[in-house]
Amino acid sequence: MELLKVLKTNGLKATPQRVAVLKELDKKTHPTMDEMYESIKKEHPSISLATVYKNVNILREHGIVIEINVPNGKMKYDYLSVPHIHMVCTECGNVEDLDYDEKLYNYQLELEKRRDVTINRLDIVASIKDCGVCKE
Amino acid sequence: MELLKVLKTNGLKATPQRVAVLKELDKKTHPTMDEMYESIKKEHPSISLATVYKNVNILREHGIVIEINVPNGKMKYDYLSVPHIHMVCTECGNVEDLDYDEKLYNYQLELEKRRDVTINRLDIVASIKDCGVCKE
DNA sequence: CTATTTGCAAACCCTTTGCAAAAAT
DNA sequence: ATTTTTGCAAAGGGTTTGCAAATAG
Repeated sequence: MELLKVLKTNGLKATPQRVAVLKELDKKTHPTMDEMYESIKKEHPSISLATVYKNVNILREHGIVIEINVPNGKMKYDYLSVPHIHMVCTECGNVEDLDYDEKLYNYQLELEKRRDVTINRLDIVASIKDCGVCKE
Repeated sequence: MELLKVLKTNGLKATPQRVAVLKELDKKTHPTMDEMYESIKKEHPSISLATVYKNVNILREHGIVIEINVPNGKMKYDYLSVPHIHMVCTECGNVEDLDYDEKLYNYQLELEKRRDVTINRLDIVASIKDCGVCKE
């Protein structure tokens, strides 16, 4: 779905700042708040960091974007236009998209059965030897 | 391995504060920094929060304890005397221990092959419907 | 005796909040 | 015209740091 329509569907006003935030999140770079802020400032020099925070949080409350906890204090965010999972490196915080596959789905079913819960979505946080971005 | 020996093996002095911190982490409650602080204060009223932070970080640097990112800002910690994984609820931050089983191990192997990496350990961060602790 | 560790307070992020002005519908 | 959103500055919460005094080995 196109981004403007996503906002309208959720009863959110399409301000230039908000659209810019959602566009950043649509880039699949899993940006942090200040990465979005720095990037958006190039086109909207007057945007404030607080506006980025407020918009991301509103989008999160509407279930439009999700947050990804990374082990260095800075939260990352993602617009899940297509469902997928993340593999997060505990050493450098790098986030990699992974498609849902059968093995993972089997494991999720196993997990749901064992704990008698329903899992909406999941991410893997892993200590990886030579994750490709960091050297651990 | 007994806790005192763990410290000695790593060349760390066994101060009462440090031993108390490691004991807290051995309780399998995945405590936050201030939970450890509040608990230890009962026996060591003069301990400072900074000492808890410093000790946990030293233990982490030595690979003795690991941190668990939870989605509410407060980091949790664990002493992995026996290797296991955590299932973290994105809504309430509850951490549940899970044994390594075959299905998970198969999935990990799949993940390692696909990305050509070696995974030392992993946790699952999941958005869970009715996780048992929170109501989502 | 020496190197490490403690405790305190201040400093440091990152994130949230309050509010008046501006903008979207 | 009404409601939401913006931007600023201040406040908040968790974590780290500097340093002198205390302590473990």
